Amino acid sequence: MAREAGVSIGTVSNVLNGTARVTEATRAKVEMAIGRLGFVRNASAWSLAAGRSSTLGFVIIDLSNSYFLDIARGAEREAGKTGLNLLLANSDLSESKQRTYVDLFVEERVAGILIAANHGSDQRLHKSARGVPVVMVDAPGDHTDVCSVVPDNIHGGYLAAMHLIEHGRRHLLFAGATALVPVRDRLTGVERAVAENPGVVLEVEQTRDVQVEDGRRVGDDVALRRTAERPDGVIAAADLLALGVLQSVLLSSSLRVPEDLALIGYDDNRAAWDSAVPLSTVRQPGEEIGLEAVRLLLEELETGTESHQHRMVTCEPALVVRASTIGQEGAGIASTSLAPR
Amino acid sequence: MAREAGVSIGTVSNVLNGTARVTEATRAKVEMAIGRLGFVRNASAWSLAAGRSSTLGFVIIDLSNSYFLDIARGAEREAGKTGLNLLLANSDLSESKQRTYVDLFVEERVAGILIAANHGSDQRLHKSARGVPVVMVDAPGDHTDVCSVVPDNIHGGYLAAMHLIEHGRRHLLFAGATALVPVRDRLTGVERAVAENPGVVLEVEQTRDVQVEDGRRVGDDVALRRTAERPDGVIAAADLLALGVLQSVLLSSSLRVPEDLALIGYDDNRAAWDSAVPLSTVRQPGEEIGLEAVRLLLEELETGTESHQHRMVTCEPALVVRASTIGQEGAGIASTSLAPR
DNA sequence: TTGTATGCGTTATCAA
DNA sequence: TTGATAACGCATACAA
Repeated sequence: MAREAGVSIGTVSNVLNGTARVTEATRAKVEMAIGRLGFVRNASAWSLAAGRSSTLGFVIIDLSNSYFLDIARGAEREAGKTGLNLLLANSDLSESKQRTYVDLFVEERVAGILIAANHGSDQRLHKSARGVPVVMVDAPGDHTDVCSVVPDNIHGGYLAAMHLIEHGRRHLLFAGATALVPVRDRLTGVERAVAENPGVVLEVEQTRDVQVEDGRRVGDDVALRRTAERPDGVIAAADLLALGVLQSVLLSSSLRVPEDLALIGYDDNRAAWDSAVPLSTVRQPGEEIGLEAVRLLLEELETGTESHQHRMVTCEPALVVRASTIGQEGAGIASTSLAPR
Repeated sequence: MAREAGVSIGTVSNVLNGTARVTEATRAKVEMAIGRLGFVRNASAWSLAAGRSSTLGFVIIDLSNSYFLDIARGAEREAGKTGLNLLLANSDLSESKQRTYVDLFVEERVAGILIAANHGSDQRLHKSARGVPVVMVDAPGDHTDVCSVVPDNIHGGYLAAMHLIEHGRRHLLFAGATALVPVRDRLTGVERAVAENPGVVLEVEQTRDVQVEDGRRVGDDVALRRTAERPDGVIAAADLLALGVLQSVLLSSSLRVPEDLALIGYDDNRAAWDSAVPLSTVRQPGEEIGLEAVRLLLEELETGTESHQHRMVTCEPALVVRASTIGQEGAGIASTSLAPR
């Protein structure tokens, strides 16, 4: 390579990195040679010599959930600003795969690792990353030894409930699997909103999971009730759940959405965009979470892992108003004027 | 590291790779040191010295499409059998990102690269990969200078049409954007089935795209027709399209699915799993495509890129029968007894 | 401004 | 069975 250009190896390095000043003539010679040989820099050798890497790794628990893909997008964009690339690894809900991929990224000595892991058992995953900075994404719980970014599910639940209440709904039904931490948080927010509004009644219906089929059962239940006992507003803990409610209500009763029953979901999943009645929902701040995660990573990268003070960043969800809670007028993303907490 | 263990650097390498025979005592010493220091092998140095890598790269055009995620799963599983890891890069429909990530993987000197690219402009993307084996995935067209794996869309269309015909449908409507190559192929298969069955009439309705909203328009059209002019079987070029048809027909008419109108989609998208009436569809052989792609890659890896003979592998889709085409009886994956071509 | 030498962490070869 | 040493392709510091 240096031979082809007729210059020294150090000079080549200089034109490649713009380290020192190089004559226009020599630069041209080198660039000629690059084109002729189709030279591509060897990242392995580069990061070995330079002692740093230009890629970040993101271990994602479930890529089929568009929420995590949104996080990846946000992270990718923020990383790009610093010239960093983002590589993804899909752990597909498997803990062993999570370990494998974290290990892989550590072996590759990537600049930093993002982990979106199982809520249950991720507590020590980041410890595998000897020396490589890690940020846990969407990981509830106290983390004093690692940075993390989480969505504010409590405020999200609050937003959903307040929206229904402000539109005159007085009998709310919250449906969801409260065994799941995020669902529990959302319920907490709903309860807070209800507590702030005397006269509003809240009912909670447990579901097994938060899938479409669970929602259908909830919808069937609601559809069968007498008018007096029927809620006029349903908050589903997830969009898929809401989708099931909607299907069941629309097909097995003459109830109208939103006139007889306002319905709001959670997540702003792609799956919910195209429902028969467009679904109001609470949008997860996916891209923002990704962005903040990368920022934390860079922060730790600069200050050095040793003297770095770990912290948790919370991102706020936003209300998305569509047809399932109000009429045609004024659909769109609501102002986020309701401050969290 | 070698110092910590009190042995030589070469010995450490031997116990790590099991290259040469090592005394049980020295092995123990080394393993002690590994545990003590929390040693993790440096992949950069490894692939630099060994001249090969243990990871594959997959540049994916659109991770929000579950089809590509299926391909990734298949590829990951097959790669795992050989001890290779699969890293993902989401190019999000952007050609420049595709280039960026292909370049990145080449720089990293991964063992091989899988590319799922835009149908239009991917024709020379693999040329960027100087020396690194590439397999194009889901890339229609003639590729004499690169291996590729494609689904058999013609046969898929044929399967869908034959299914409706065998269940007594005589007036078929194919809806889709035939500007898209895969859609055109599916239509070709449908036409073939119709040609084989005298008495069956085929109508083609052009759509702008293959999204839910396009499907709604088709559904509205069908719902408004008089009985005599109405098709009794609809083949939608994609599941989202079918979803739109279903929504519109169910909500704006009294037509029953499948009694009055049989409906079949294409892709087996997640989005279609949970529709009000479960959607019959043609399942893309996603995992198989990923598997075959990795096999081609390994093949090229063994024979050497020079003497390698590039080829194209075709994977067969499968009919998935759900409630939208027949009654409750016999739902499930049909036998694939209908041979392609 | 350009060339030269050293080292990054590992494998692989050969000598001990 | 083990130790020493030369690559691998690059950055970097220093000499020319």
